[in-house]
Amino acid sequence: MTAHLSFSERLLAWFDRHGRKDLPWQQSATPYRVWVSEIMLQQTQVSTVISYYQRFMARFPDVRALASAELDEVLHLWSGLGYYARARHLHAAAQHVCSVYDGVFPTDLEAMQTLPGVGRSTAAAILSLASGVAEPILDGNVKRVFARHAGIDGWPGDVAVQRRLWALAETRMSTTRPGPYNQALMDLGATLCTRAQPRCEQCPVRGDCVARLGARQSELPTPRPRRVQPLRSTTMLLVENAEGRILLEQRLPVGIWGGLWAPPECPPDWEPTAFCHERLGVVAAVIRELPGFRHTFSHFQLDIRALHLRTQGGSDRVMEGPERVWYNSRLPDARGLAAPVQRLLASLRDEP
DNA sequence: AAATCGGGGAG
DNA sequence: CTCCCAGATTT
Repeated sequence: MTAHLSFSERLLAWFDRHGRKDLPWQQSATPYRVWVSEIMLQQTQVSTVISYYQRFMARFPDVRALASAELDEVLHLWSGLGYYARARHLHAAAQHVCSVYDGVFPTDLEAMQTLPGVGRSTAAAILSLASGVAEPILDGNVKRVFARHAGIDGWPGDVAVQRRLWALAETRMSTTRPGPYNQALMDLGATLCTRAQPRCEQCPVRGDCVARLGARQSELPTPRPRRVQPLRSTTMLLVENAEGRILLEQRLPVGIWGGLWAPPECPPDWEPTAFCHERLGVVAAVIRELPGFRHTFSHFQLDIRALHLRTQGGSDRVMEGPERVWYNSRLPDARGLAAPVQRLLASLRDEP
């Protein structure tokens, strides 16, 4: 009976009944108000954005108010949202609109994208939601909806996949009600076609959704390829003195565990005891090797090998160099220890 | 603990 | 071009 309704017709009918039409930026949806909301929504979900948005609008009611503000104040109102480069772009773009476009937002897609922080999708959202221009959007929610409904395989970040998604976005664009259609797409992705546990029973386009028909909702969109994590390795020297304390040194402020305290690392081409003597000034002998383990960072993995050493002949004066302490792990103080270091210290405590 | 999100900037 | 990043939140 409803088999002949198009994608956009079904979506719009659902939107008219269930879509959100009372969000702050939907009231008197000017390009300025929509733009600010879109930038905030790129990084944060609706429920969090609302209060930030209202404070922001109360202070900067129009683009001229924003353009003439101090960046510091803009950042202050952004505090807690994260992605502070976007607040800087927002401020710069406001000044751009005032100086180049005399305070009036551009009305075509190309010009809109000259604003810092505004790419194709954000430009299209502003034009369609505020001015009813029929330009398709493609944010994360919409990519998920299309990838599932049309059964588009492949990671959406991949150029070829992105091209297919944009093509689909163009062909499905509603020319009769562009604004509500784009809002409906975003609402569908945010409320029903969610990343985990989508509520397909309530979806207006479930009838011809490729993912649902193939029970592939959880596989689409294809997740980002797990990049092969580089594997590094290190040997940590747990040097224990006569009082049962462990030598820790403060790491350089840059790089992993910057500024945190950790046992000295033995370079691969050094004998551990020689390294202790010549680089740390400590005479120590290896007692045993502790069980090694693998620690996963966001961008690499680290195989950690740990040697337990004991100082010889009361040697516990250390050389100049990085900040070093003999640390009593039974009486932990306030210094920062990386998780793997805590784990190593704990294993020494439990099994000395 | 891992994935995420649209655009900018580096390589 | 292609790759990588921000950074708080969600799962």
